[in-house]
Amino acid sequence: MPETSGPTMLCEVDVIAVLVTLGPQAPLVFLRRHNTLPSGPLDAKRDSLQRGFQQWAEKLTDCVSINAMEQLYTFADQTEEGTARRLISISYLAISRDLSSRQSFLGSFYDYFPWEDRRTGDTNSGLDLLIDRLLTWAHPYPEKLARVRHYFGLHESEWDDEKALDRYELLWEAGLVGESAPEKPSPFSGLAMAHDHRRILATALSRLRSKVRYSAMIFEFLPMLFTLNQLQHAMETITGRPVHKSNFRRLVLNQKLLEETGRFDDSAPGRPARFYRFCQKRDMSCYLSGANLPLEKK
Amino acid sequence: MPETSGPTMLCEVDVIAVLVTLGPQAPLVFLRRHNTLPSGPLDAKRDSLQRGFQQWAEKLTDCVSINAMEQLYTFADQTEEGTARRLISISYLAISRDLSSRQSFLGSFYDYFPWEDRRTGDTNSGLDLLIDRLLTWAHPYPEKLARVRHYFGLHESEWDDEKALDRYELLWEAGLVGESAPEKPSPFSGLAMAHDHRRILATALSRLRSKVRYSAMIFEFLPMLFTLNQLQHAMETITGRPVHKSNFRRLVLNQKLLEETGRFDDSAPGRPARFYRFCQKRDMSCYLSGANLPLEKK
DNA sequence: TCAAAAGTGTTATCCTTACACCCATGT
DNA sequence: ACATGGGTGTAAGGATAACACTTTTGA
Repeated sequence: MPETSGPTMLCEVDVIAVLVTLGPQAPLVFLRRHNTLPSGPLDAKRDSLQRGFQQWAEKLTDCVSINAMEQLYTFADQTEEGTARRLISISYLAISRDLSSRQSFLGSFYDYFPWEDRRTGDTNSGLDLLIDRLLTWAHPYPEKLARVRHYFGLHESEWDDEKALDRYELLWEAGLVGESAPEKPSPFSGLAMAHDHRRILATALSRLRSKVRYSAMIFEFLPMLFTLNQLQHAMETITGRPVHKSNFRRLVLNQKLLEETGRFDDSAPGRPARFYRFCQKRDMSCYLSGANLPLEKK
Repeated sequence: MPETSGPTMLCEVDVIAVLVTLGPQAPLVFLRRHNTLPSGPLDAKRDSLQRGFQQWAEKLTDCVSINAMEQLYTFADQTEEGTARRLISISYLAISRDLSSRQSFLGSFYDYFPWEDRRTGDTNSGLDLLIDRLLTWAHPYPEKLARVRHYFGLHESEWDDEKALDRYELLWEAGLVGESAPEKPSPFSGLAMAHDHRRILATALSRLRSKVRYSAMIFEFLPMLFTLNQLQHAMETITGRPVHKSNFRRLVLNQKLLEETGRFDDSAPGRPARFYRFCQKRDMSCYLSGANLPLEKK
């Protein structure tokens, strides 16, 4: 590979889309068919990768508009043996407000990662069983045991919702998800996906949870006008954690990222809630919660 | 691009390396030739991208060991007109402790981004001139003006060292770097690089500055035994900012990430400093400074 | 004994947390 | 009137920032 023009390697290049919208109970992902993310060959246009992806994704969803997108990760498929060529896959994350009409193509993130939903404080027998199996698997190896404890928030460790990818990889390694152990389907280990699509989905979830904290990404999921509780509910749905109401209010309002509209939400029972609008501050510092989303113990 | 096997697109795939080590005054990057990052075609082995990159990078540097690496970004070159094929480039960031022997191939980050070094509080006439030109360029457009103020820490905004990529892109847009305005070289706008390599280098700098804060990446730059001031100096070199000594000490020691060795550093003048060793905590939570690197005003 | 660099404390202040309580609306 | 959800206030505890100060070495 030095400066001499080496043997040029030709690759097939795919784009894989993780198209996300917000459902009432969970973030939802657009699926090509059951348990398969949409993918397609890179098109030959001279556009940038980003613009090419956007056009492709909008065609895919019948011109539903994409509100935000970013590159996730690029990887090389290992499966194709015998061929001289490799398959390169570039994955993208995209957010849309308006996918909700075509329910037939939408899957819930928490059907694929049930352990990632920690909004209810119920003693969740499924999660307990899963952790038991993990501990049994890790027991002989101190290093593995430390990872299980760290990533699943046992003992001294805190549950960190942003570590969704690490948890999936740990479960994969332990043979507790369908992709790594197709013969013994566990309860509570979630739906399996084609190829390594569930790993890509876990990457997307980690990225989402990280970005809603230190950027204004959460507003891409919300309508133009929203109440503080809609905002809180969106954060809870993405992060999978309960949020402390009054402390969250203060945190958000102190950032002066929201603008009061004169309007109120009459649709819900109880006292009507103010509608707010997101306003990019002049200096563009839009940390919604920084590192400190005020959690609610449940 | 639907399920019907569309026209398969073949691409040339390159790997581009940002190989970083710590120099006495600045982070240094390994260069193929003057102002050009090393790159080469993806090799055909069945390895993962990551392992393939590592092997290639180690060969490139005569088997210097890579301490850490991660994927940066994948992009499509726009320049090749007329060809039916596209060139895809996958960039990787890698860190090595031991590049320092081959100085002939090393370039200083701050030669390419002089405005990113804010360690001295000197009234830096070069920076002032650059900001003046930016403001002149942005003046007619409120939105551009807001971005300049935000990313360069003017008025109410704070300088955020992690936003190195945004600053480079702003300067590029304003025609104040050699790549976007080759005819009028400005002082203090840094050395230009081939292709879009300086953008890739800016991506690497932003990533480095972000990761040294919330992960243990900084230790990849340091020898096994180091003093607290070496650690502080490494942080200052990467982030380009002065750090408050005593508050930094306390912050680091409170995390219990360091282990005292009995040894002392006799080489420097003054009172000898304790040598410490990095010890991964059992629960692996290794936030060195989180969001709060204690800065020193200068 | 002085310079140089390591290392320690101490305070004021801000931010987060937890908890309690009041307000406005439909039925 | 009361259930329901919206909305406000406040005091305790903890973390940070700024500053002053002491200790240990070599020259």
